[in-house]
Amino acid sequence: MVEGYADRFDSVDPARVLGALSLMRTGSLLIRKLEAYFASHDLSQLRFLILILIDREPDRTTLAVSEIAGRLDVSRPVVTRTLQTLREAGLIAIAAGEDDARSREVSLTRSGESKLAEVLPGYFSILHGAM
Amino acid sequence: MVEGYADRFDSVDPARVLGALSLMRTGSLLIRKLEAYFASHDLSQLRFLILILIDREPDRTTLAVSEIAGRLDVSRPVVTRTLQTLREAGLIAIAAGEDDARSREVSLTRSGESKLAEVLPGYFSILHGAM
DNA sequence: TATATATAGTTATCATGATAACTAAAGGAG
DNA sequence: CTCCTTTAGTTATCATGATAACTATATATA
Repeated sequence: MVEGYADRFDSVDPARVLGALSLMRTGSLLIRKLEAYFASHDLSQLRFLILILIDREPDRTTLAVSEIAGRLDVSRPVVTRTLQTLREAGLIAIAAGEDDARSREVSLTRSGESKLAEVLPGYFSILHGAM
Repeated sequence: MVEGYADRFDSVDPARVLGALSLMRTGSLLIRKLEAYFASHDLSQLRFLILILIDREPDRTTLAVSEIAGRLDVSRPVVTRTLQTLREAGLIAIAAGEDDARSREVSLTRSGESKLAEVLPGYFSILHGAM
């Protein structure tokens, strides 16, 4: 299909276009596979990333909502909603910020740490297998 | 971050894991760029793909809803909804199937063909530039 | 210090993907 | 031919991304 169109546009190299399409498709398939894996553990990609982000934070055990949003490049409303889900599942705790009364500090519960330990091997295995 | 975790799991090659993560990120960025481009032309990736699919169909000028869903690997309800949007925008026409009273045949309008011609060069340019 | 501005987070709403359940028509078995 | 099953499409609902507008608090400036 691309070849048919490429004829009509100068400076379009079908190989590069096909490469880009292949990149998108491969990436999407991998994301789908990961989502299915996370779903089987009552998680989503974002919920998992939030857990891992807090766990991996050096020198601290908590992160603020806006820090999570900034590091994962996700909008703050989405983080708010996802944190509610994680809290209902008992995987995180949310406490008022100490210095700044506006901020909220998010930490992992024991259960959240266990969930991470449960999910990580399969996660790396899928990434490993994708290459 | 990956390295820190990789230490704790046998048979995890950080290079391969990082490669997979990079693949997902690069693919996602490209998809985002395309979505932004389509949005600036009152389209979405799926709306565009539906137009191109009908346009490129050999020997016919129409496609049934389930054919579109099957070829794009998207659920039929999503196709139904997206076709409504495209029809409201005047880019496609939907007619009853001739043989089978259940089916609906989707075709491009003149306006739909123009939209495709308007959008295609930029589309290939973005794909081309991504490689 | 009083007021204006900026920041942290939430709520409301929209877009777009999915699945489940429904309607209508087609096709096959008795 | 009638009834059961399958198929095409739609509707209803949910999940998850976004932006806009709101509340509450902090900070800067007059």
